[in-house]
Amino acid sequence: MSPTTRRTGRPHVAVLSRELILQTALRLLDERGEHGAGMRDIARELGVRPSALYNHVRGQDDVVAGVRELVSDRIDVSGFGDLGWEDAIRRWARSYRNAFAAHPPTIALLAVRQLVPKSRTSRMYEAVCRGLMESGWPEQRVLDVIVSLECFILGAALDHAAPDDMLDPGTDEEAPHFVAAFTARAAEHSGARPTDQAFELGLDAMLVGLAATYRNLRVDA
Amino acid sequence: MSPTTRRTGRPHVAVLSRELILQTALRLLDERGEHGAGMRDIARELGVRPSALYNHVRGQDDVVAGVRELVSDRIDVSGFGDLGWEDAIRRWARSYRNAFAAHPPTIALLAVRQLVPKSRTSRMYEAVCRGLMESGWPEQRVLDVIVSLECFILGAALDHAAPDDMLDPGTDEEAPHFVAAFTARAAEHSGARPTDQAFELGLDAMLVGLAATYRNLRVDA
DNA sequence: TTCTAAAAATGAACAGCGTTCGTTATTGTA
DNA sequence: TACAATAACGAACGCTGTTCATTTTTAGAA
Repeated sequence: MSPTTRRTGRPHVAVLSRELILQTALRLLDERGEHGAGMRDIARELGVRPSALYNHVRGQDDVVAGVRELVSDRIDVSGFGDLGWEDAIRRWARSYRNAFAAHPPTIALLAVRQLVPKSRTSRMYEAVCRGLMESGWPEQRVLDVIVSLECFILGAALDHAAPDDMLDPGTDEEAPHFVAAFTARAAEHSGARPTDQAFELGLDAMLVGLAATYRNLRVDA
Repeated sequence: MSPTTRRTGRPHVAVLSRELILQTALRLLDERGEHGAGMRDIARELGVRPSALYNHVRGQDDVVAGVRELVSDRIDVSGFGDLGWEDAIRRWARSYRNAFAAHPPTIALLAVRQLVPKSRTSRMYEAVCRGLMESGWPEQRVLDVIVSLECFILGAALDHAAPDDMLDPGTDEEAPHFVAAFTARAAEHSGARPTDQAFELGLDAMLVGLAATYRNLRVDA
């Protein structure tokens, strides 16, 4: 940003705000990758000294938590209500993966961090829970379904962030089947990235499996 | 370790080795969590100055990669060959999740890090590829199946590392379905941790779905 | 209108990190 | 018996997140 030389003391117009800091952090994360959004980076980008940030934010952990909320906001839950639960989940899962795949550093954080009550994230869960329950899923099972899907989605977001050739076995004569599988997949040139193909395969599998579980539960009841 | 005061210069008996450093790093990771295994921590634990480590290890990235190999070593691929592919995958997936769930900080690393050819990790993939191909899975599909399972497994490992009450919505009158689902699950006291229940549910679903895909592929051929 | 507390910036400083480099003593080899 | 390689120490570098005192401006109360 502007390398303004600002006199010491409170400025006439505020240059910082919590929201501005969080959005800048997210943008830097996107532009420069995992290590591009340190406190000093954010400060420099905003034309401000690092210590000024601490008037609006508790520290780096707080910034990270805030960024997570920004990212969660892009998850699409509009399918619940409009579509059947399977298609709604499909839409939700795809947008969920895309939202975090665009910001790899936040993935591992999200998965372990305590949920903030009444947050936007909490509202996302409400929409999904409601959709599943209104489709006939029993209360006790809903969270297990959501969590297991989230496991897959977050794992897929991590995979999406990895380079395409990550699993390249090279020329390893001790791993012939692995090499064969890798070259066979590479030869397919199906247009889609391998990570996208794996995601769709897994998502389909989970939905087929969950639909079977769903039918069994309905029969019992 | 021992706070020995050692004279400068090469000691009579070597106190360090790459293997010792890696195992110490893994142990500290387990005992103290994510930030407990810095270079200075490892050095202090071994009664050595930080700079001494660099005679055996290229740097922290190298340590991390080495630790990952140690963890990968505990994945059980013995089912392939003995059992049908579904049960073999079930055993593999459970041990895979357990291995990394015990070392949460390595999970996000593993998922993004380039595979080291001819490593023990590479051998693990060979065993799984071979098992699936010998069960009749087509070459082009094998890696997609493995990757999609890995997504779920790593996500589940992250979830395993999270606290049980992570998703507690508190008392949020704007999220009634979410609250209901959470309390219903909590009231179940089924003995198993919620994360384990979600893992088994998701693993079953994936296997049911993959089995369906498998049958479709066999019919086409 | 004036006084005072809160807010929002600077800038210096601190502790911690991974890492590099020069030094020193020991080892293994030609 | 020389001599390079090895493996330790210890000082230093640049980086990080963070704290604190200081300065200025704003907002609200008397």
